[in-house]
Amino acid sequence: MKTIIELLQEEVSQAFAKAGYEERYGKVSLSNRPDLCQYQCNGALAAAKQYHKPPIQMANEVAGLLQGSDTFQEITAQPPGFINITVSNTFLADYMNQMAESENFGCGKTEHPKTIVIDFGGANVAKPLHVGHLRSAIIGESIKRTARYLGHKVIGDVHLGDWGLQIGLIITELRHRQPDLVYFDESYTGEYPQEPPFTMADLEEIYPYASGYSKENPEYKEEAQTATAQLQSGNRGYLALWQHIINVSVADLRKIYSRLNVEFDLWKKESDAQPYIPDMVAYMKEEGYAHLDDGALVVDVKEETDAKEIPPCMILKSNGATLYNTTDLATIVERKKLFDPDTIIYVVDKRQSLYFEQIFRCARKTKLLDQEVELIFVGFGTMNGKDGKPFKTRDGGVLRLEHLLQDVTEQVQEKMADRQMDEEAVKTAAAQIGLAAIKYGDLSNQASKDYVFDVERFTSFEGNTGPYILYTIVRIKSLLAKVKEQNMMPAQDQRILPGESGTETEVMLALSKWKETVEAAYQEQAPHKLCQFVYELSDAYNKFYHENKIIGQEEADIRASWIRLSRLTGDVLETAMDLLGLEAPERM
RNA sequence: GUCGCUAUAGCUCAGCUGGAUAGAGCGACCGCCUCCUAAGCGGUAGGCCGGAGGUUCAAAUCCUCUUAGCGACGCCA
Repeated sequence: MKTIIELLQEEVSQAFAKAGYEERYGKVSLSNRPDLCQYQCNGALAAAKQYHKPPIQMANEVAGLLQGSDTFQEITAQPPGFINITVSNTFLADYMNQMAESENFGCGKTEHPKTIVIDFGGANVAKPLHVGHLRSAIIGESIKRTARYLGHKVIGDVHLGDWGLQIGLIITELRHRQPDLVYFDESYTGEYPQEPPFTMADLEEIYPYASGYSKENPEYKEEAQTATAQLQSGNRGYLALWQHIINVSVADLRKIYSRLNVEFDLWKKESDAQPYIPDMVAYMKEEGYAHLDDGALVVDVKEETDAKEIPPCMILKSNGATLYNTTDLATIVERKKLFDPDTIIYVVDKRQSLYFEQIFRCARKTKLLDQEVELIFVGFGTMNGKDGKPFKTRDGGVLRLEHLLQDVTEQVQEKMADRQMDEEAVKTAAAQIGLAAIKYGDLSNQASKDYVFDVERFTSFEGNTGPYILYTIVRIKSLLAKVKEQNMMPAQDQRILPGESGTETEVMLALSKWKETVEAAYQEQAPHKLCQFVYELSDAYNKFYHENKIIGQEEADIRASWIRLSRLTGDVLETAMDLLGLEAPERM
């Protein structure tokens, strides 16, 4: 199904052609003067130079040719050469009916499904998720859902950090605390215990302690580095501990991600890419891509057109050890082998943009991937506190996601105290509303920009917030429930009738933007466009709702049409929220 | 030092593939519940789009310079 803009553009372009001008001047866009019209075409202004004619004259010719078309309620030329378009109510209602009947509300599915691996979440084992992990998880989740909605084959991978120094630090600290553990007995050859020697709570305490201590004690740090190296070269006891750390952490991570409505298809880890490293490195050497520089193995990735100096991509450290780069490149090899993706999307802090530029160039240069494979870096900005500095708790620590969720949920629950709902329903609703407050507050900002995370504001539930959208959905649900109760539910094939009022038209116009919104949100990896859509639609619907008594409408045809429109609005809103990773409660 | 990002109402943000009077929300002020959820709706006030040049019939949007903030810049991830 085409968008309204596309439909209008076809007609206007034909008129341009008929008048003897190039079709391309018939480009139609949303009006930026909604008080004058809904859509506009500025082509005559642009064409003036080519045809040496006053733009208003051309605009008049084109508008003149389109008089009488059923599409328009009004199409007029305005000085200096704008063509102002208002579509007819019949055309709009017709479009609504088509939307209601079409797959994905007219958005459809792509004709060229791609296989897309999306790498997001950014979690490390042994470290609890904190607010710094929020953005990657929820932005990635939304991109994943949007791509899937459009018919792409999408594989979401959490790609856990499980192979770095943090494991060495934990092992070292454990060794200090419990040297008698069997894992540290080099002569031990039996099976290691099934039960981990620590809980998640232990790990949460051990890691920050060890990390801090290592910064002050070089010897301790060296010990941890050695432990890391030993783990990576296959120390049995350390491997067993490492496995315990993963098991304990993953169980915990799954719990919190699921509370965030974030789902991964794959729980791959950095360590999974390790087997691919030796061959990859050998290949890069053999093919002459890699060379030694200052003792380290590097691949040059600078290009002649570069304005800036791009440092080479390091493959091995001067001591021969692998590093982050090695793992990321090997992960590309792994992903190619397992999924042969058309696109790989990384949802990562924007501060890593240069790093990923190096990785992408290196992967291309060394032909780890075919040239057509798209590598996309979605860099997100920092979540700041109200002081404009990176978000911290009052005492300067990091806020754990778990605690954030709990705090916000409790705040919501308090606000719901006067609702006449049973306790269980309040609890469920509060969790959903709280999550919406947090996620929507984040997603409604452009991903690439820093933003101010203000719990007060997000939970105030007024204006452009998640709860406002949920409230609109709940209103519609509640309305439809009442409709059903009174046996007023119109037949499935009930048509939406041409609108009578301005607010009704506004709802329809808002709805009609669905297809282009979803496509833009996917193309540009821009969930905030979905937020904007959902807000405009909610706003329009609430005005319509306020102005009209739907159930009280006496003319059955009109009532049925309004109910149908309400249902379409509710369905589209719920779908859009689902693409943002959010759900509405039944009541709130 | 080099490169990148950001700068729009008191606050938080849209708009940036150039178009007509720059939009929301919050906060402030004034209104609206015998009526499908008032977590709603209506209204008022609030802007030299960081600054200066340029390109264009037309610039918040494109180019150059400049100021301020943030960030990145081979053996961390």
